[in-house]
Amino acid sequence: MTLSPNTFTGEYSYSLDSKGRVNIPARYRQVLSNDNKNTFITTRGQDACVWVYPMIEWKKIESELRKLSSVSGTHRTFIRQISRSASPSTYDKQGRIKINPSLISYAGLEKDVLIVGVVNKIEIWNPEIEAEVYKKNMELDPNEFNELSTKIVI
Amino acid sequence: MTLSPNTFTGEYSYSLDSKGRVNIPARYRQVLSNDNKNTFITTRGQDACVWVYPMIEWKKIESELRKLSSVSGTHRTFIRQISRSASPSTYDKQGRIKINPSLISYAGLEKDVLIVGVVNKIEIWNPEIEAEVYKKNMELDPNEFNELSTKIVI
DNA sequence: TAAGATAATGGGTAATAGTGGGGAATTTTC
DNA sequence: GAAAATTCCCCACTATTACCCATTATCTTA
Repeated sequence: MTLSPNTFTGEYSYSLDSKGRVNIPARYRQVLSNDNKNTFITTRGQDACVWVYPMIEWKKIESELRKLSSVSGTHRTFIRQISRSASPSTYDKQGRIKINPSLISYAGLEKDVLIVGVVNKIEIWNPEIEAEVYKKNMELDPNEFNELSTKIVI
Repeated sequence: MTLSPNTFTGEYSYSLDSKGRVNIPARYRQVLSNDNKNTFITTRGQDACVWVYPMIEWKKIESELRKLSSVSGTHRTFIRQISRSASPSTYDKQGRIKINPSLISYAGLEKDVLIVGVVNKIEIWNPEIEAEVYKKNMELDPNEFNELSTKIVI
C-alpha cells in the first residue's frame, strides 16, 4: 500500500512516556519520503495542540520566514514567535520523537495522547481538550463551513 | 539529523557566567557551516537583546549595508546602530562565546538568559524583558500577525 | 486460530552537553 | 622593564540526552 508521500490521515491513541517521548504511528513513518531523514519539527499549533511537520515541509516555512526583513518590528515579532517553539527531532529506533517540556505544557499533554493526521502535518492532542475544541467549533460557525464548501469538494 | 545550515530555531535557557560567557546551544553549533570558522558576530538587537550572527551571515549584511549607505537618514542610522557595536567572537572548546560588557548592559543581561533562534540569527535576552516585550507586541498588531500567518504557516 | 512478524512501551547506560573555575600567556599601565 | 590586569585555553564535575535492549501488545497470515 503506497499513499502520497508526506501525507497523513487517520487518528491514533498513543502514550507520552515519562521521558517526553511519543511514538509516531508506523503508518506515518512509512509514507515519509527519504529526504526527511527520519526527522520531524515539533511546534506550537494554532489550537491547543502540538504540530509535527516532516522536515521538508517545515523548510518551506523557514524559507518564507527568511524573506521577511528584521527592519520591521512586526516581522521580527512574527518570526520570533513562529521560530522559538520549533525544534527538530529525529525518531529513534523505536519510532519515537521527543516533545519539549514547554510544548507538553502548552498543549496540556498527559499520559494518553491523540494523534491526528491533518494532511501535511500531524497534531498531538490531549484527547479531552480536543473533544472540547471540537464541540465548540461545531457549534460556532455553520456559515464558515458553507463558505468552505464552495472552495473544496469532498 | 541535518537541518538547513546556519538556520536556528527553538529556545533555550542558559546562563551568563561571571566572565561574560554564554554557551551557544549544541544544536546551533551543529548546523553552523564550516566557512564560519566557529565564529559569530555579536551586536545590538533592534529590540532589547543581543543579536548573534554566524560570520558568513553577517558578511551578507555588511554588503547590504554598503549598498544602502547614504541613501536615507533612516538607513544611515540603522547601519550605524547595528554596525558600530558589532564584534566577532569565536567559541571556545566548551562552545561558549564572549559577550561585551556594553552589550550585556544594553540588553540588561543577568545570570539567567533566554536564547532564541530566529532563523538567520540568534537572540540573547533577559527573560523578564523578553516577557514584557512579548506582551506588548501581542497587543499591538494581531491583525498583521493573522495575515502573515495565513500566508506563511501551512 | 495459532504462530510469526511487526509495533508500542519502559527502562538502563554510555556519550554528550553545560557550568564553574584554575592557570598560562598576553597585553596594559606605571 | 616589572607588576597588574585581562584574556584565552584547558580541565573537571554534573546534568542531560540519545542510544540500545528487553518486554509486552497488536496485527497479519497461513
